[in-house]
Amino acid sequence: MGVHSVFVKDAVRIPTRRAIVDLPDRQSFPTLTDVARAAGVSTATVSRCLNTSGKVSGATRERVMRAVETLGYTPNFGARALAAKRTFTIGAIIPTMENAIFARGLQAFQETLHDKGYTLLVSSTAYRPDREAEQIRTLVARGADGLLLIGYERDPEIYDFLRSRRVPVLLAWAHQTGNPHPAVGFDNRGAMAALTRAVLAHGHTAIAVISGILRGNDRASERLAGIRGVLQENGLDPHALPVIETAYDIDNGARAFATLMQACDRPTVVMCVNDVLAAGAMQQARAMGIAVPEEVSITGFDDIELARLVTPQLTTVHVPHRQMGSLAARELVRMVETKGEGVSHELQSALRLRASLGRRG
Amino acid sequence: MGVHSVFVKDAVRIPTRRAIVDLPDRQSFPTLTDVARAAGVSTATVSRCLNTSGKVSGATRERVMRAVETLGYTPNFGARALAAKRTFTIGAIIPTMENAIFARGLQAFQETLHDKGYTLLVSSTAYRPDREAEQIRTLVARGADGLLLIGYERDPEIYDFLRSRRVPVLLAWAHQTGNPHPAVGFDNRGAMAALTRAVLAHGHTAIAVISGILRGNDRASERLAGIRGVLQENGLDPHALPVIETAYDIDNGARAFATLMQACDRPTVVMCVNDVLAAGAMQQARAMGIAVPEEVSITGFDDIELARLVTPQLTTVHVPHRQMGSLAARELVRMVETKGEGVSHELQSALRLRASLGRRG
DNA sequence: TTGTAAGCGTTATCAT
DNA sequence: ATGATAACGCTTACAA
Repeated sequence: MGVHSVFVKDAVRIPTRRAIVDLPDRQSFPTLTDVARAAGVSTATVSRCLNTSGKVSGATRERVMRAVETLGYTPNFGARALAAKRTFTIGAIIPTMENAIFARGLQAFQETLHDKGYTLLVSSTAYRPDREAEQIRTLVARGADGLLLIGYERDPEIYDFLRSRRVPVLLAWAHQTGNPHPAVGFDNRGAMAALTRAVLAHGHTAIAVISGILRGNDRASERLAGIRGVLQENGLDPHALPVIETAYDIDNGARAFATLMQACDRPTVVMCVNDVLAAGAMQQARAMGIAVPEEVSITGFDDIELARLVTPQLTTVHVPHRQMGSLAARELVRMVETKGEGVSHELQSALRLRASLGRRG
Repeated sequence: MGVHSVFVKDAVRIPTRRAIVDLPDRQSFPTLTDVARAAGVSTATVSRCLNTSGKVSGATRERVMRAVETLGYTPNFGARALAAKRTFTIGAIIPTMENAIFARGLQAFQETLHDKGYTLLVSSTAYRPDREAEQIRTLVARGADGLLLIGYERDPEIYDFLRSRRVPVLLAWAHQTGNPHPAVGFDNRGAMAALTRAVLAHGHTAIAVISGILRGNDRASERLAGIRGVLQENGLDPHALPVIETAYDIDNGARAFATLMQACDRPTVVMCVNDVLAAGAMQQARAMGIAVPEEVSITGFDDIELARLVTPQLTTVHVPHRQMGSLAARELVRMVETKGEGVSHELQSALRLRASLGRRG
């Protein structure tokens, strides 16, 4: 069975998991043939009217379009996919729809896609790599013309599979200079490094981190690496950094914060790998009667709306999600339509210094 | 052209908007025929292995599955859709992915769908009815086996179209007793009425409302009607109620709040039609130095995470979004598979009284 | 249990 | 500019 076993094994079972159920005769609708007959032309001509611009005389086109309208004709997607080997469908697989950062980026992604005549197919993985592999197969089997995936890190055999199926893939939410994979994103490590420098500049040295699960999540691990790198730069021991790793979720952020504050030496600042965890930390701080930023500072990452709604407002890193989604859509469509290689785009993130980060010393 | 003109007119243009682009020969993959040959059986047998449970002898099935694996066969979606007239795809059209309430419900919807072997196709309309009509056509053209739509209110010709195409449709996020359309949701009016009673019980009589755009949004208008109804019940004039109608969005909530508070008689409570608007109102209150709830109370609707993150925490109505999504998935699949009529389910919402609502008088 | 073969509704190649 | 017609890959009677 070799290396690919797990991945390939149920490649076919996914889309066929359940028996086809009897579907009481769904009435059938006008087809190309009906339109052709009504317009007194061949099906080829009708198809041309619908798909290509020139190639058909004005009079004929007129007649055909009238027939289309009268009959209420709608093209059959399956037949079209079968014949054209094209679906005008783009798949996107994201960790979750519940975090605003993906929701917002995806919204922009789908709007741009829609403008270009493509439909978006979305699924989410709950941050589970096995689920992602499964979703990728499903979307490919459904004939997605291209795929948007989040981040770089995944099993190489997934990339092999994708390459073998010749499906254009664009990565988003991350950008690593030098990595050959086409991606539209930003430098997670650099952004977090910049934030860490700001934290140090505020006089903090006792830093603790609340991180998302690192395994399979390069955005999280890059951000953590950004913090560690700056500590090292400044002669602090990156290995002494307390890090709590937990699933992205408000309650987990709260719990992690509680744990950190119960330790014997409390940190003076808690850096969270995203705003959701930071919001949880803030909530817990209030619950424990710990003043932010007087007793402890808290920082986030992403700059979702939450960041400005909590009190005090959250110091964080702003990421241009909408721009990223929209640019990714344009780039991916380009890749699909030109069969081109895909160009990476690095977007800029920006520090947002707000009241949750205070001065120390 | 008659009544249906606008709707029917470009029924065919949508999915074919752009010319088919040359797609350099995408390599071709093993087909059913290849598998059949490799396993030494007919294509029919392979198909049966993949789709039906009994009907094939153990030995044969074994051989076929081995062939499938070795070849790395994946069924062709278009061909399958064409032959079976089934896609195992469910479409959902929501106003926006950016509001957590839809994101969360949709996440649950898709998870349940996935468990049942269906794929979810999502699009969003930005609360624009014309966009919704367009998306509905697109999804139907793509062979969605069923559709999930939000709320009841839409152009009757859309319902006609859907009926004529025999596409099962389930509504969500709303439930109106007596309305024959199958829906999984809750009583928006009743829920808001309950909240309003609580507000009155806190001694408020000077109420103002920040509402979403009412046109085409029955959830919003039902909620508003809930408030008005209770005012009337209590001998207050529902027509004297100040209402600001604005798009769902934090900044709009803030602006609307500012307007209300600049009026000569300030309300003692601002009821917002959802939590997002309420969060904006809270933000603005802080910016204007208006104490909540001492000077003015604020209420929301939905109980998204935001509600507990803001200070003071938001009094709101809790809606079981995940349960709604999951139940909707089960019901819609049932409708699709049984060609059944669709059963409505009313879920219960619940008051969440928190600090943003204070006592007056 | 298995095989044969007729569609399914398009697109696209080749003629004309 | 238009028309015939052969794919496209699968499902499903109907036969054996």
